[in-house]
Amino acid sequence: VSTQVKPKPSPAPAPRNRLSREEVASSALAYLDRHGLDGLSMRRLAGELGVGTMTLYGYFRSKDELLDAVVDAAVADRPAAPLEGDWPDRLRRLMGDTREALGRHPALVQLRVQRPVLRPEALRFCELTMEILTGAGFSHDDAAQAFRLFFTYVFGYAAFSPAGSEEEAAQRSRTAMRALAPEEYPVMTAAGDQLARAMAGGDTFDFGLDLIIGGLEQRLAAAR
Amino acid sequence: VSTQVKPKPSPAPAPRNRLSREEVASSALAYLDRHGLDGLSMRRLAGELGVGTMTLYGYFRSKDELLDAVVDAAVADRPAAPLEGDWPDRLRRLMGDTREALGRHPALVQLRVQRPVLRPEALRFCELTMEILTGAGFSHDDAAQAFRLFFTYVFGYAAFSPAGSEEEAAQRSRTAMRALAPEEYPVMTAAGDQLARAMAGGDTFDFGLDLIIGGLEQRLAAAR
DNA sequence: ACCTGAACACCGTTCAAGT
DNA sequence: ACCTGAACACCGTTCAAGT
Repeated sequence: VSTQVKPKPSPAPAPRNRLSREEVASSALAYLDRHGLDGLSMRRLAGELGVGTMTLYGYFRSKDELLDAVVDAAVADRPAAPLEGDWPDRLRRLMGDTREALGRHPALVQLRVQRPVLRPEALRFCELTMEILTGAGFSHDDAAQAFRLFFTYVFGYAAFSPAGSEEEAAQRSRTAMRALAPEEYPVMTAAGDQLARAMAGGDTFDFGLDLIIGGLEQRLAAAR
Repeated sequence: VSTQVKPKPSPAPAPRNRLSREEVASSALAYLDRHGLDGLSMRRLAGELGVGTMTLYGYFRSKDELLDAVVDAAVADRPAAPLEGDWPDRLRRLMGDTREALGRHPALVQLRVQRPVLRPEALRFCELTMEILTGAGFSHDDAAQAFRLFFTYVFGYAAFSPAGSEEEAAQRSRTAMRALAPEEYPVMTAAGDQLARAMAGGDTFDFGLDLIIGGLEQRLAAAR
């Protein structure tokens, strides 16, 4: 061992092709979860992977292409639950699971606001929803409109859920509302606590979901 | 006139305090509408205003503070419509107007996803909705939950509406769906046209809005 | 007082060079 | 073939200097 004089700065000769597209994408996802969309840069990701910045461009032509792959990786990550029960139950389960998955990767939701992702993996949610709806008896047209409603609600809920813990978010809301003039904002002043809880909490999701599914049940019954 | 020799590079001596916070904010809004959130930089906005970059920091401590002021300016810009009719009609009108206003400034929606705006102007929408709901007879708790549903739906719809013309968006959807394997995506393949129309079009907004309001009507009737 | 250029610490990406 | 430093054209913002 002591015969090695003047070792080279890099101890291992760094075998070629250490990385793959999948490894880079999943590292990027982990980085996004920890530091947010604004925190991710090609330079920092490369640094984390112990590799020169430009090495990443051997796997992805651009940052945009990398981010698309990250969305795909996150969707593929999710195990397809079997979905049992009648159609309202199956919808409730699918939407709940999807919302939960989105909640685990807030940066990805932000990403999808900026540019709609139309890659196959991301469209699984659409196919599953449409299968349940047409199976329940909705026409293609009604099912498509109902899908957009679910998509908007589930993704909107994730996108506009406040960051941080529920406690902190509720506290921030309450502080902002207490600063309002009661004569100009009478109802918000009176219902401040309920509003803060509804805006910050996660359990309000089911209120809207049940209302939407109930409306669809009624519509289906009326059509018969 | 010809007596002027060697005119200074800036023809007018540039009177001090030419700008105001309001002028900078409304210029920024116009710039956002034209070039999107990513297109706006302090340097470019200053250039457009014919002023040094650092001059802007005399009006706003940071880009964040400027962007908050832009959201406020856009909300204040909207005239408060009188809102007549029964409570479902008033809600329909308020949500429709809000959605239209958001559609005029897509960059602002993107901005509000990234950081919730809790300034008084932005909370007018909350107060108005809560006034209608409590006036209709909903408890503070139910009204708060219903507000979150409306907020999620209206802002989610704006956030996840595809950019560009409806034609282009529908065409992009159709292209993506035609690339799917029919055996893996049977329903999307069969209902591709309806889906493309529902995802790209703006008239699907009323489908969800009516369904939500109908559900609330039923809930109110059931409670009596 | 009001305005601003230079400078600093960052970006994504091109290009030419390393092994 | 695979990797990468230097360089380019950008950022937001600090700081010290202009008028």
